[in-house]
Amino acid sequence: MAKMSRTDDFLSTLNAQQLAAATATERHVLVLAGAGSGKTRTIIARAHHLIDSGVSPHRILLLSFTRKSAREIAERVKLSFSSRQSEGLVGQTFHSWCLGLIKSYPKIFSCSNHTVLDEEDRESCFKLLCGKNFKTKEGRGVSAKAVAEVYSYAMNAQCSLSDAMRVKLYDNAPADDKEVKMAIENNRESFATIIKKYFEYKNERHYLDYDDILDVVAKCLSGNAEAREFISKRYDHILVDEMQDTNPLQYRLLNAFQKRCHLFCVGDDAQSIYGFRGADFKTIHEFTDKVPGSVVYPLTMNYRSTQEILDLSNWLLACSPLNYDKKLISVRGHGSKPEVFHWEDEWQEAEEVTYRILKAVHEEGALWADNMVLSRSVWGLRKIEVACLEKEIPYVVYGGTGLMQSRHVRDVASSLRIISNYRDELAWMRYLKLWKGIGDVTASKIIGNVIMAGSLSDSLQKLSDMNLQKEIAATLVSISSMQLSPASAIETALQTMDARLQELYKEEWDWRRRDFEVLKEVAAGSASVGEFVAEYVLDPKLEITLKEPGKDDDKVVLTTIHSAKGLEATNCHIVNASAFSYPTSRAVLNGEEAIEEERRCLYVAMTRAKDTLTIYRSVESIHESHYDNEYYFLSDIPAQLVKSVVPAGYDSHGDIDDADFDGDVYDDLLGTSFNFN
DNA sequence: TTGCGATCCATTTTT
DNA sequence: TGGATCGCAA
Repeated sequence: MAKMSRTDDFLSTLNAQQLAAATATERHVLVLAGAGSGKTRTIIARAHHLIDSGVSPHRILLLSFTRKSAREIAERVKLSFSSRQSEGLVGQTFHSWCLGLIKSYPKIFSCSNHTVLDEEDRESCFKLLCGKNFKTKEGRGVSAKAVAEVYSYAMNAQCSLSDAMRVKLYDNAPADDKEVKMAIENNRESFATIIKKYFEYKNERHYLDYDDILDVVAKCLSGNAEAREFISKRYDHILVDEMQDTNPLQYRLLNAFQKRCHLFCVGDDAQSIYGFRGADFKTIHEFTDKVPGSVVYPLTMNYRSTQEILDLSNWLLACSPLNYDKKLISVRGHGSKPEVFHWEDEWQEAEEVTYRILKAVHEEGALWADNMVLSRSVWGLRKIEVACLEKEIPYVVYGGTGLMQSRHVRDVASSLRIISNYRDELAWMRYLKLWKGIGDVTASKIIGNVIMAGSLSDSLQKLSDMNLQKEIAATLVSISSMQLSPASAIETALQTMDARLQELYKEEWDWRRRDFEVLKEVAAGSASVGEFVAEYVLDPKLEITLKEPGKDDDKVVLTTIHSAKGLEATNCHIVNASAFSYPTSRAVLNGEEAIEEERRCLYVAMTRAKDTLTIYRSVESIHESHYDNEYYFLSDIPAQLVKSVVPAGYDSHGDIDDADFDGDVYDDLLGTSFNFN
């Protein structure tokens, strides 16, 4: 009885559309949800509803795009029950899910003891395989990074090598462009050769890169009926969040489950911003055609923002040549109009953003966490960070390269990688080169020796036998006995390597070393070094800001738009919204698809705001000053949609047109210099 | 061969 | 801004 009434309470908080979707009985469901329409609530309600109708939590697969949101959804489902009814429900990303499958059934996927390569590792591989001067036949130099990108795009978009080259190397030129076609034709072979070598390289060393993790599973499940049957009978329901960001590779994966399982996918075509990774929001439009027995449920009421904020967002989408057919209507009603500021440069922008945040907190009683700053790039957040530090505003940054990608962490982690897979050549390379007197050549020699060993202890023995500085082998030997306690392995490695790291990082070592406290805390949650290594590769962000005792986590959120998915805040500040950023010149070069993705980016940013939305734009960098962006999304906002605010002393007529970017005003700016020390 | 210093370069977004 | 890369000296 108690259980029932609890459920009824929970479901009764949904509106009619959400309720219909959450309790839908059709075989497959696509929920088309506008921004702020309670997408997450609905997916949570769905899980709750399923569990309540007797589905075992173990038989529900909850997939999301980022770990953070996956975890959050699972947590909130658990909170919606009073008892431990939902025990066992976990939220995963596509990657962590597939890796889990591979680990559980190494025979089925014929993969065991593999090390996962992150982006940087993959790039190193390609660097090795491309050689020093990899060039196209036309003599154009191609970086290893570019080759890696082409390869990855082909995987994720499940397209041909030629197509991937056209998109990534030739600015998405039209498919019938004769010149480009020729160039691709000429070079496809050499690309294919390198990629083939890359496959062999990975195979020999037991490596899987990000894309392999999905590909191995997708290949096996689509090609092997027996395996498909075996794996898919583990689940009854698959719930997918952020469906619009699903790329063809991931879609192929889901497809294998269509026959046995119920799919429940939630997404918004207007929020698709992962095209660069092969995501194509059109898969959402084709969902009902591709998935027989599926039905679409729309969610159209917006609970987050005031109508003024939605009016501006709606206007932005309506300007698009694509027909999104979206018009968000606010349940909350009216509020204040969005403001657009125009500043001379980003430092002033940062000044104003932080000023307004301080004002909101001190005069309007807002929490720090009620304020969010959104930027197109991590780079754009840096100046805000500086301003926050200066004014002692507590903040946290989402997005961009995290702790795990920083040099010093990778340095220490390389020792852990070695003891979890002693054949990990890349880890050996990094680890050995760390020490004094060892460069590429010596390191390669040593690796040639130790990697041929039959086991970890053999290879460490071989290393000890060589006449090297004793810490080199000692570090590895001492942590090799700590396979089951990753935190102490880190601590030990840190201790033996400390002197050398200090020598390398000099005065920076003081603050760099502090990161390891966080790392150890994270590692303590893993059962073994191997598990920790795998986890950290898949979750390079680790937004775990170490909770300092006494300090709560009421902080201003600084985030890239891509990381802001699913976030919201009372006051939102979109910085860097200049003509060069929305869309970027790069996108303009890449044509309409890219430009429209930029538009969706801005749309996602705008629709994060609950009460106030402030957009900042400024004259930006020197290189782009003469760049005349006819596509600029914000060049003619209808006056009635915003409160236009222009800084004092700036001669403007309400709307800022391109003329302001040239001439005297701009010359004055060049003379201005700032010092942040 | 290594390691340091100087110069040039380019600069989205994420698992 | 830092980063990667190149050249040169030890």
